[in-house]
Amino acid sequence: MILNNRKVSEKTIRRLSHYARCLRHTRIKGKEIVTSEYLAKRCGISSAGVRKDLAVFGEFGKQGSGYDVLGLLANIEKILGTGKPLHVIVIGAGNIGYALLKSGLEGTGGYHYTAIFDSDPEKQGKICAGIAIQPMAELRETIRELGEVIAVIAVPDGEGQECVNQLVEAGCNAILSFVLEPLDIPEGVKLRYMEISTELDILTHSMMRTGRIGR
Amino acid sequence: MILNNRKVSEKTIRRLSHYARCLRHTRIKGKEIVTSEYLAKRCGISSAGVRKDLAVFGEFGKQGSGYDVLGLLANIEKILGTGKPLHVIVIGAGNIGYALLKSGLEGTGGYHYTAIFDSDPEKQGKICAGIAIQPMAELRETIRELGEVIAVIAVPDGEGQECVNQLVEAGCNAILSFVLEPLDIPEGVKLRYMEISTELDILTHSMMRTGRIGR
DNA sequence: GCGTGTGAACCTCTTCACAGCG
DNA sequence: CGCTGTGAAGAGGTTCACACGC
Repeated sequence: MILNNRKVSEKTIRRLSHYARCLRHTRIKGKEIVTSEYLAKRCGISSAGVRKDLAVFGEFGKQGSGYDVLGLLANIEKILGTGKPLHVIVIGAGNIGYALLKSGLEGTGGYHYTAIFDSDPEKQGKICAGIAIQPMAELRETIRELGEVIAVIAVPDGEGQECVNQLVEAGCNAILSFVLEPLDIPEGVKLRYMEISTELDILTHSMMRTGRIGR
Repeated sequence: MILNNRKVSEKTIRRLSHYARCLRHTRIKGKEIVTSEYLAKRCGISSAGVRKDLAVFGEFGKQGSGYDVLGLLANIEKILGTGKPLHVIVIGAGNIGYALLKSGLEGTGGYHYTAIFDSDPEKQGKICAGIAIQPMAELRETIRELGEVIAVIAVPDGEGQECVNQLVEAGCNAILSFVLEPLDIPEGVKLRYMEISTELDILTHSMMRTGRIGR
């Protein structure tokens, strides 16, 4: 097994995440072996693509039959670094932050919402989905206790950069942002965005091109 | 001006959406001219990339100075089909659906949450962010009234496919899904996913590769 | 001089087709 | 025989470098 540390494209990693989700679902159905064609169909790509993605990291399949569901899932989780518990903290106890915590992260393979923070003293101490809302001042201490965390930020527009600064300062180096402002981060910190409006734009453009709307 | 109907990659469309967001922000600051370098820095790509993206659709810039903020924004919105009002309806008045409606779509360039639906009779009739929760039975009628819509689905796991079926049946052909199940759609219907768990996986992998966590 | 628009080089990713193994 | 793993071909996207126009 290789499980190498080579540079792999984000596209490949994204697809591995999809394979993992698909395999978890397949596992529940009791199926023990899948083919590259099976994963391909369910993830919307070609079977050669699936095999290429997996071949980067090792030879996980059995020729003539396919891939062992449990074994392949374990390997993909090893590649991604998922599968073991990992704490996710939420910054901003507004509508989105609240909804995320209440929705939970069941079936995602190890992630759990562990803490929520808000700069508004009014909200601090209140309970959300069984977790007390903490003041930002406790960020550093909490992250120190939890160890590695991913922070999801869902603060009002305009407060994103300050929030990121505090997170970085507190030792967090992985952030998922629902805030759309372009955020500055130091070297080494990982940042990604959830952009509903961009997805809507892509859908709109697609509708227009196929002539569904006259624009 | 070309504004052609050629096939353009999703990557390009996604970047145009970012340019548009950036330009709206720039407009507020009162800046009237921007260079490709300016947009590039703020969107995290190369200036040549920005120029290539725009050149696909026409010659929007002035050599020696740059791009007119208002003019370029208008052109990009024309390309994307955005800028004019477009109704967004939400299916599922759970945590996420509720939060989306309350958060609104300010500053996104024309989108508005107009209606929300839920199959639970308990929730129907209740008011969320000023909008009454409607039963699924009214889907077709509402879509007929609104004209073109994009539907955002935020229903519980396992109910996604049934929800999509009803939407398609009711005449909706653009869907943004917070549900992670692989959803079947007929030819011509556009479907995209918001996948928090995939973004977390990408962050986790990235952390692992850079040696931040030992996994 | 400055910044756009663009052909050409470069690089990456995807698809194809098949050898090889169970 | 069926399906994986993979070199080779092809497609697509990005970067480079510079001519051109303001």
